[in-house]
Amino acid sequence: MKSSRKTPTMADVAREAGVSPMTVSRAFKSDAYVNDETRKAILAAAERLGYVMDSMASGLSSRKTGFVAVTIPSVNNANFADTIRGLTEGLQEKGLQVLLGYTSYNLEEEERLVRQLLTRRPEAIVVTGGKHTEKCRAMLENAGIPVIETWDIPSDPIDSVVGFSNAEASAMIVRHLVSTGRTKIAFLGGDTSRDTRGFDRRRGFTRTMEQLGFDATRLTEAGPPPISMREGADAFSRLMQKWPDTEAVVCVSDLAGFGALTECQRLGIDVPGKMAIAGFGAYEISDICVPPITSVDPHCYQIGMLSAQRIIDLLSDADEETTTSQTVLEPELLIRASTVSTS
Amino acid sequence: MKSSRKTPTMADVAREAGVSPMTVSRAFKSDAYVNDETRKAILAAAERLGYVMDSMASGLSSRKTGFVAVTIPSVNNANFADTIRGLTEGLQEKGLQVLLGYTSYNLEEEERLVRQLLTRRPEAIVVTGGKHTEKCRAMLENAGIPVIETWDIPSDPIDSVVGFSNAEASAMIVRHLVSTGRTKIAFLGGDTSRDTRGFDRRRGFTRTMEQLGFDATRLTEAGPPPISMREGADAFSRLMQKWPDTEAVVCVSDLAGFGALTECQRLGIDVPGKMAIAGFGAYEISDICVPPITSVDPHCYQIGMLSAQRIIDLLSDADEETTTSQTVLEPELLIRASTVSTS
DNA sequence: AGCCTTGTTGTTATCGATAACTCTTGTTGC
DNA sequence: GCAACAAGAGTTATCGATAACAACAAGGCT
Repeated sequence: MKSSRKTPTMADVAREAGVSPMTVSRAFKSDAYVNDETRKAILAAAERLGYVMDSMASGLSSRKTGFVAVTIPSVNNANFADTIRGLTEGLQEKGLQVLLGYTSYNLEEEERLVRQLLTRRPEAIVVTGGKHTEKCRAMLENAGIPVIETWDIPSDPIDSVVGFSNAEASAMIVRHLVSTGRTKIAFLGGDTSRDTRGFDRRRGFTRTMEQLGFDATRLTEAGPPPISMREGADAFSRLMQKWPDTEAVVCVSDLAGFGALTECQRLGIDVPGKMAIAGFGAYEISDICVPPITSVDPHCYQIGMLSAQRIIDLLSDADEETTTSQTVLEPELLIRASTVSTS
Repeated sequence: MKSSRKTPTMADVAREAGVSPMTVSRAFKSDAYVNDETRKAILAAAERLGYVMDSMASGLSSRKTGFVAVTIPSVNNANFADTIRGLTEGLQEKGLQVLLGYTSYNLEEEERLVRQLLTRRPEAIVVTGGKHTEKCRAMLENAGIPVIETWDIPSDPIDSVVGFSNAEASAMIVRHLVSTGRTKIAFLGGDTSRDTRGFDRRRGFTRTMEQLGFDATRLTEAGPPPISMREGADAFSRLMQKWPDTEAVVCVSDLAGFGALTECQRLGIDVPGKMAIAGFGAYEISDICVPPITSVDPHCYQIGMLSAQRIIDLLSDADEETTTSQTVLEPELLIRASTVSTS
């Protein structure tokens, strides 16, 4: 904050370079007609003055802010962080910048956040999940920009979707566990409807268990999201008190799964001998812990990348008839030593 | 993207409510003189039209964008995520919004990012670390806004600082390990100068070891940041091959520390009996793994909160003479079972 | 020669909101 | 009874950039 003199404007650069402001404006966009030497002189003048473009003014005039708004439930989550990375990198080449906000797994907070983000006039908006408050949904529908719902497959999508079936992810795990001969299987987490994705995973669990004719009532709550490792461990402890003969546990995330694993270590329960543990999210921890935990990889980075791609497509042929599209990713089951013996 | 009609403006709301645009503008800021009934009518009109304010235009006119730019090395890091949470929450009440970007631990990337962020005319900027390219530093100095450097204590700060001594964090750990009778202590990670904070931790290690008269040469590289659990495990493995009699290892982060712990489990090395492990960052994993890992808590959330506070102070009395201030936090040593026997 | 095209630059109006000012009307204080 | 002031609303100019159009030179084509 040392220099308190006013920030130079394009007009200042124009004066310094002896051209009109419009020419300066052109010099800063690579595609426009500007003589090479003129451009060089202008960029030199800008450099001398320490000029930095004002994207806000530019956006107002051109009606293109260069923002893509993104909401995620939590910043402190490696899965969502990967999606953000995919988005940021996918949008970079088009000069689009991610404007991020988090909802703390709260739909009211999402509504507030979406309103705030829309005041920035983003060119597109990416939201996590397919469930929103009524007002929030209305705002998204009327925003007049591409809307992408991710990490889910909403039954009644607003616009485009880049997601996967959380229920199917659970189903894959259940079928795998059953194939290893286990039938007394419990589910840990995903109890509240705040984390709709966790809730879907739980529903996928009960549905699949019922379809296969097994007891689908071993459900343990672990508190509101985000569910920490500690909460996973505590929930597992309660689970074992209530149903001591449980043979396997499907956890709403790898973090809860790892918590369960540590509890097994403390209780002296052999994994996978006495207890199989499966998680979700393909977090690094699930791959490196001892034993590594069977998990499902939802391809978080891909979700971001594909969303970015979709946005770029939608923005480029904005005139053409836009058919709302669904991109459905296939989660990948990663079978690891926590559910199969490594002998 | 269903409705393609133009987004309503303040003038539309004014027409709908039968007042002038200026009155609408006033109605949206709580402090201005507007008759209660007029305001109610205006807000109702806005609601009817689905009007959402254009912050970009507002910012251009009032010269207050409501943005605070923030750069962090990586989004996928619980420590920085906590700092972001602290910032976001601290700034919320003043209506300031965090505009986030990540540098991938790369100073050139930081320069590019800072330039991009400054085009959004933030009212303040928070950067992680005290090392920047020359151009980046110049941009920050000339931006004419408060600059806060965090997570570090630069020798030549640009403006304000909210940080802690990474070197001292290592020193605390070394002194603790020595107090438990160990002297053959190694350091894992922090090798490149890309992660300057990790590098500082390593320097703090060597300096303290030398001061105490012990061998400070057991340094193992773990590749460029961010260092994963896997890389921590691999580095630990190499470490044990090179110096098999090592009694303790100080890791650049808890993630690397946990990697080392898993390697001990695989190799059958008893922790803390044969090997003590210490990390950094107070990540949840260090608290819940078996045994829990001794760590240092840098109070990430506090860093964000205090930075937000500092920004609010600087923005409120912008006229007054601003003395550049340093806020130095005291990292907290968390002694856990990975370095002390729990008998 | 006259016309069209391409390259290069300038002029004017405008994006959507707000600062600063003006203008009323009603109220308070002495 | 009148200055002084607060409340409430309107008018005008402006923030910093760009779209759209205009202007003009140089060169190619018919």
